[in-house]
Amino acid sequence: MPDWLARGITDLFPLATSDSDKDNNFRLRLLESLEKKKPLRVKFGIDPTGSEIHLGHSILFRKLRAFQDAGHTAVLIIGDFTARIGDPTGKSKTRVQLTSKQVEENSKTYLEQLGFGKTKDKSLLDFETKGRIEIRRNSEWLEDFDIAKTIDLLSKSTVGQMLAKDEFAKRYESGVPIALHEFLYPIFQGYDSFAVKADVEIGGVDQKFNVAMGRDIQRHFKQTPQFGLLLPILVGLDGVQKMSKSLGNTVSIAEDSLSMYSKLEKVPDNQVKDYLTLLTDCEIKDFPSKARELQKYMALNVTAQFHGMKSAIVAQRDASKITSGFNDFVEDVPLVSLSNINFPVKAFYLMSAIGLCPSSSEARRIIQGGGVRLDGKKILDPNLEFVDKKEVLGKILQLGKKTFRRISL
RNA sequence: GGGUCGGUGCCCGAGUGGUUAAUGGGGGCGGACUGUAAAUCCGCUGGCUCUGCCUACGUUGGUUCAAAUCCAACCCGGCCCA
Repeated sequence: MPDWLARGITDLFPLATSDSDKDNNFRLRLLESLEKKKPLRVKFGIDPTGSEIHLGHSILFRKLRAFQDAGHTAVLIIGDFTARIGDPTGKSKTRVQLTSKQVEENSKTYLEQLGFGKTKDKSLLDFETKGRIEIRRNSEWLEDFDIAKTIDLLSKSTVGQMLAKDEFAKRYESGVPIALHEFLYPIFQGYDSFAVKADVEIGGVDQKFNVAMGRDIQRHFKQTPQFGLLLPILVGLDGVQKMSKSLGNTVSIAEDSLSMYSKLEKVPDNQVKDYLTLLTDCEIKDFPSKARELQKYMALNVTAQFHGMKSAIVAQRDASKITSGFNDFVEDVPLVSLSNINFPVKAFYLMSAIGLCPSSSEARRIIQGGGVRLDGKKILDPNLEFVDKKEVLGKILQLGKKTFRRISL
């Protein structure tokens, strides 16, 4: 199996060993596709429920991109219809159903972050090369699904199968409600595979059930079942739980280089190698051996994936200045505008008005706790008043250890 | 549909008429320490341009000087029965 494919995968199924079993042997399927010059259709579904793509998602997109670069077709499915059901995977409670308007907006921001409209060297997916991408919405085929058809599909799965799925089992045992519509999600996701004639489906390991469901449904409709390629779930910045926005342990791919670097360089030691394997193409033999060096190397290379090596290096230098206390030399600090603020202004209000603190009450507390500095000097009185813009213009406002804003007009 | 138990702040979970923005834990944030971390210790953890004001214990009404706590109706959920 080629390196680009094998790197960082958790599971590939089915995994036939014999050369005669072509339908179940992925190596042979790849070879055949090359020989016949018939690209594989690699399905990946996104659930437009959130608006930010983080590093955890990017693993999947990177693999999808690898397929594109190898000449195959990425079939990106926007689950605009299924998002309205809400994927129960990994959820301990019923997911909120989204309105079609929210879904539409989320899809748009998603595609932008993936680099839609940009050249392929500047984007996560290749939207540029002809035939390498196909963007589909599953409302295309699910919107008008009639009841008879739905019942036919539903009759192919059993309650037992559904309850075998870990999340459902846990919820059922612990008495957390499972709404019936949640059972439809895996089934419709499976139907998507049939609808787009997928040869491969990429997903996180937690998607095994849903991907397998796709195979069942394709087989039911006499289509050659897809292969399932499962990738690990990235552990978040806390080093314990999966990276997820609701857990607040994410790094968004849209973040500026400095905050991306600063967050990454303190990823717990036990996760650093995984980050390198899953988020970069760096060779394992080049990994530094010292823990701290490895962290920095990882942070640098991952940041470079999204911002280019040049700004990653600047970010690394700035970050090291910050940690050694020379804050005033920091470059590349995000600017923050004073345009909506009327002077005189009190310190706590300033903090919340420019968005550094979520509320003015919180701003007060943090200031009192010694967490705010202006040009390196602690501000301890929340009511400290700035009479004129000149007092703060051009200065660096710091929240905690790692959040900086340079005050501008 | 019947019976029964329950719905408290980001989460879990105390509180069952009166210093109550509501014990405790988790998580989060800030401080000290350190490898920027982890562990540990300390502080904070509803909102408001805040010496004060406002909103909060499923919803809506009611009793009371006073309710998360009592009453009524309703909504939602678990379990058992049908």
